[in-house]
Amino acid sequence: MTRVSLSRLPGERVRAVDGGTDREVPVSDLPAYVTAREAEAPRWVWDDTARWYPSLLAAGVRVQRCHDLRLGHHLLRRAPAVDGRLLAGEESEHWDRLGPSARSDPALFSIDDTAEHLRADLEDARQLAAVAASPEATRLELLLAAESSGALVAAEMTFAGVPWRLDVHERLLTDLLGPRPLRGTRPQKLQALAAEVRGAFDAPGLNPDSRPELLAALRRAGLEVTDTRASSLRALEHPGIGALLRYKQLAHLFSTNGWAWIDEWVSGGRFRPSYQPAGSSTGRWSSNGGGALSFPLQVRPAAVADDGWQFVVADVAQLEPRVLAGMSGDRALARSARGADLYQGMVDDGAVASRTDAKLGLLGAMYGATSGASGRMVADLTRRYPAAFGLVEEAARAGEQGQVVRTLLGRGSPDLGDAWDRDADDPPADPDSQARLRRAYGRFTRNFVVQGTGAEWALCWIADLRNRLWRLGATGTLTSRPHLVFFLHDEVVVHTPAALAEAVAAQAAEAAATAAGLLFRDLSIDFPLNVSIVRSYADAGKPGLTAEPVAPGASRPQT
DNA sequence: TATAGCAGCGCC
DNA sequence: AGGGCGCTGCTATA
Repeated sequence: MTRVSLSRLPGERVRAVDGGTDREVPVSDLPAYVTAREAEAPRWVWDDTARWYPSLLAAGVRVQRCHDLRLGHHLLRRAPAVDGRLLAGEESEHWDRLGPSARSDPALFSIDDTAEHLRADLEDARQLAAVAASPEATRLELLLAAESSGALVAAEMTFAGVPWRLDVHERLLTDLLGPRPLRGTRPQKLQALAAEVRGAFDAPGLNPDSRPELLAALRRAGLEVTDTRASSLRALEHPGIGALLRYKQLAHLFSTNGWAWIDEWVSGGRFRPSYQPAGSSTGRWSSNGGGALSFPLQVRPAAVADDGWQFVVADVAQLEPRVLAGMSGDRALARSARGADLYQGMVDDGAVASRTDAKLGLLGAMYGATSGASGRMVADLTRRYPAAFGLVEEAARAGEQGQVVRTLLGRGSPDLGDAWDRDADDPPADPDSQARLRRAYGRFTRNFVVQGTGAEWALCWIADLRNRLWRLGATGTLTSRPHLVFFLHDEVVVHTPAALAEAVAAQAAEAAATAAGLLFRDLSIDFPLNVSIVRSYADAGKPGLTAEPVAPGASRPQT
């Protein structure tokens, strides 16, 4: 497969290094150039997918595969199995400093002029050499390919957007809050609740949004509270608490996903959040706009497929415990993982008395719980699943000793020094706080290996699904075929013509099996999906709606 | 007046 | 003393 590297040159020109030929093309020729080459399926190599791909998508071009040098550099720099010296060279310090390009302003990508016109071909050669020299070359190649595919998916999802019914969202807001208020004022129903709270606590001037004021009012009413969290308030006995809790819930809806959110993030009937692949240190994506990481249940009814289309919503049941079983090669846990419910599998295997205990113990092991019911379950289960629990325990010990850990495919954790830089201005002096930090870092590395490998599984899943979806639609542009519109850690939403919904659901399951094979080979870990075929995202996961396989044609849109 | 930090909430 | 995120408003600080 050929590699074509693209670099921006000063002015409206692009350097394309193509099988050894170095040529300049005008930016305006780029979509045509990319399309012409796509038939030969090269890998497009560029500094940042988010910088190049949106305009190509707008021009109707779908890129089949790419290598994202920014993501690659970041990854290889921290990969324990890579010799960092091989990444050094001309302009390499600029690649070290490169951050993600901004969602709305690609100009922010640059740190300075040099960074804006980095030579992609030079960096590409270094990365190829660094990988080739690594004893983990095969796994790193898979990881880099998955990471870059993820970047393509992210750009495509932002381009496509989640179908969004403004009327549904606004009706929902009006029903709960009243008509849209003037800027800077509370909506009617929120205002009324605030008045009710003031009355109940006999605090005429109270602003319920102010923590100190609210705490003072609660204390005056004889309630012993130290914070104003809903979970703390729920335990209190007072006639005003109900109104206060309702106020808090609606105030959150108003400020987080109210009219201002619509103005900012919904356009042309689509919600377009922006994604940042590998935005978190574990390799999970983050989001720097639109709040894609917390797509609240309250507003999901507004996500409605187009007429004649449906959503296929698929999520993995207990992704991380399954990943832990796979990466540790724990045969007992792998056996419990056969079937749709891993926790129930643990009960059926006689490892634990109840599903709740199974969950407590497993999550406790992955998060580093040391006390309470969770901590006790960890101790019990360690005897039953020594390989799995040993793996996270070892990762925790490594972290406590200041060592770097890695995911299955070779992503390295940030080192303890970075963690200190992040958390404290001064290097911790006294032994106590140093020990505390080391334990905190140990909990982080413990979770890193599982969460990070889970992220790798998910990347392989969506990368393969992306290709399958493209093949499923015989013709047409990206958004006239089945296409991904949302991804969050272990869940995807595909927008598809209704007639293809069943096929999409099958492809999602096939892609999950492919991902499992790529990461865990012959260990054959099950990754069962919960799949819903729905018109509205809010209906996903509800039993009964899609429990029975739907005959093709039976799943036509309802109104 | 602008900004950083925190609390609280949402998601996995 | 359970991991990872982002967003909002309030609060303190300069």
